[in-house]
Amino acid sequence: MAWPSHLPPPDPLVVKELTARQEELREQVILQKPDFQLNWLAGCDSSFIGENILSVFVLLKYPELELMEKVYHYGPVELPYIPGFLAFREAPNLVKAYAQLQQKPDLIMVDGHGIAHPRRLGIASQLGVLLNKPTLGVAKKVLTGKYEEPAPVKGSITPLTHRGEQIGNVIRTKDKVKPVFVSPGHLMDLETATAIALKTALKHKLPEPTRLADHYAEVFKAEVR
DNA sequence: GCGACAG
DNA sequence: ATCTTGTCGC
Repeated sequence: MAWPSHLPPPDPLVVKELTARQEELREQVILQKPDFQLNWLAGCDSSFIGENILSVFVLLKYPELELMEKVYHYGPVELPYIPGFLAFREAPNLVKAYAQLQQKPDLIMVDGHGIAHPRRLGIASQLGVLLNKPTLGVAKKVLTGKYEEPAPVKGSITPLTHRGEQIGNVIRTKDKVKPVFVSPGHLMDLETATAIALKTALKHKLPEPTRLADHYAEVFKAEVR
């Protein structure tokens, strides 16, 4: 994968190492209908302040979607952003924030793709393997694949395909608002991921877990300054 | 060969 | 992600 001209060229040696690590992790990904009883649903998000990264986790009761916990971890970031390798930059710190949750969730909604990735290991899948926890990804922009624009009415769905296989769904979570891209991360299947993303999308484009994690990232950001 | 590229 | 102004609509 080449890289966008507006980004600094990554070290070929680093990319080689990360690609190898990605392959190891990808082999551990399990895509199947989860057997859990969904009672606790988490959302997470990352934001940056100079050389530091703020990683946030929110815990919601399901299906009420009532906010129960909000935690964060703040520390230095190790790697630059490289398209296709987002998880190596954000996952380590998300794991540290996750450790602070008193009640561990049954499922985690991640801001980014699951298997809708060039090598089928987006940040949602990688984080799921690292935590051995079911995950699904909800991204605002496509990374890989082709799709038809879903109808402008909330609930419309269109498949996201890549190399002959369906890797996710493009779903309209709000009338006349740009759709989001949903894909299973780990210990999850596309049908369930899609249903949960739609069911937790209330009055906004982003489903509640992701939207609240996003919101508290801003709140905590003001706190750490 | 020319673009495109999660956060 | 972050930097940024005004503007449109519920």
